[in-house]
Amino acid sequence: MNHLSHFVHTLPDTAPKTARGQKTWVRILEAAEQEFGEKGFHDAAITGITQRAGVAMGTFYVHFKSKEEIFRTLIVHMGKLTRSWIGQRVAEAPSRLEAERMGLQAFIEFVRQHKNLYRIVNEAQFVAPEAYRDYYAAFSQAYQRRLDEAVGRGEIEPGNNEHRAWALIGASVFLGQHYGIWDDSVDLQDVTSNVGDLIVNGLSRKGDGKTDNKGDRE
Amino acid sequence: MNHLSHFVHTLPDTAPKTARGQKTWVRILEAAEQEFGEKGFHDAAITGITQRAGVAMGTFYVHFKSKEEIFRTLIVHMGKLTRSWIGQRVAEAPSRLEAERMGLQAFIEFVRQHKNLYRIVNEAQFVAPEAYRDYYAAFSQAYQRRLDEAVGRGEIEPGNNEHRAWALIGASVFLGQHYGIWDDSVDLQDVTSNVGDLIVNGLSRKGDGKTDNKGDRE
DNA sequence: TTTCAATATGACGGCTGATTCATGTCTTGG
DNA sequence: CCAAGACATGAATCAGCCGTCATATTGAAA
Repeated sequence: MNHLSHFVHTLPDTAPKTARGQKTWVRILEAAEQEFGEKGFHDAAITGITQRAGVAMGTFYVHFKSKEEIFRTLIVHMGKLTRSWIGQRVAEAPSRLEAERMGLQAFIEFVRQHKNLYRIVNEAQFVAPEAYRDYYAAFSQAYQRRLDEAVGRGEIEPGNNEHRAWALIGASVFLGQHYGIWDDSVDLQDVTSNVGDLIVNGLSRKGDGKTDNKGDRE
Repeated sequence: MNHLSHFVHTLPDTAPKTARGQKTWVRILEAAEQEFGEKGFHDAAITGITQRAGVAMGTFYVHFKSKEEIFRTLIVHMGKLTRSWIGQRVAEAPSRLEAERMGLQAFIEFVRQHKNLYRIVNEAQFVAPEAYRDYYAAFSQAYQRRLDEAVGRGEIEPGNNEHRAWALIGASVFLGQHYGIWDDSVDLQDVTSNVGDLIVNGLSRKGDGKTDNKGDRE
């Protein structure tokens, strides 16, 4: 909720000029996050947003051109917020492999604390496809860069890090959906240590040293 | 497109009684897939569906109770279709590990051939959440069962297969989104062999035999 | 051939909700 | 203090489209 006070740092070029205007701008955006998060884009009403914000209908259009515009603004902001949260947590990791586990954990925790945000981002796929792609493209690029660096340091096996990044992001998103939104009672440590192991070691049996996937017996 | 003739096998209890009625039922469903796929649920119009189907407005309501009902019908059908497609392809796999690669490949191919379906299923998250959860729950259960069996046969390392299943499904879905919908020019073999290797062997360097993720140097 | 349940029709009622606009009230620089 | 721009107001406008209904047609069983 009050993470949205971060909006203060995201004031666009079209930002309100006066302190009064800025305060209203932020309050409308906060209200929009709740409204969109609870009802979804289509069921959300401008009047719902303005009522939550305690302003009149018309005030909305003083600050935003349309329902879609405020939605896009929200997406951009949330991308920044999520990446900075995870980046901070992952920065403490001793190695890339450990970072995988910590990043996953940080992500699901974040989802649990920002269910509205999560829903809004997902819905962007249909409401604002450009914003949605940009959102994940930013994640993917950051992820790839980290993987590249880890390969450079010899921490992980070389491989196509773009493909890897999308696969790992997808895994995180679905785990976030399942264990963050649908069932937030599950112990996170449990999930992340299991999946962390999957990411680090894969499914294959330890000890038969097999790396190729060709020609099994039978 | 003509995969929808499979609808014939999905006739519900409320199905039309006569051959004429069934034919109409199927045509409306086919039309709905196109309309929803192209415009999304909210921008899709009943008149759009009936025009594509070549029937009058009212005919729609002879066969379906509402816009949402036909949408849910579509989701259920598509779940069956997808699982059967992948199941068939995966059945030919010599081992669970190879099945992972083949399953991923089959899935992305399927997505490329059914972009409408893909969009509709994703949108179900907001239009028909129950149907959406059921859709993925069915996948997850099937996936878990296969992993359990593979563990039983000693093909893969034991671990929490529920967590694994969600992670792997998420990876597939995102790879499908990226390499199936957004960029379908990429060579699939390339993607699936890379990601297949990630799933089977993980990120860790081969040869340092490390299995734990505790206490690295530095 | 007769009958009637199943199926088809499409104009219309009704509601919702985004956006506009004409009119006020602040706030600030000079 | 006083413009003049910035900001706020909310009733009115306007458009879209879901779902209903009274009526017509079909076709298969009797």
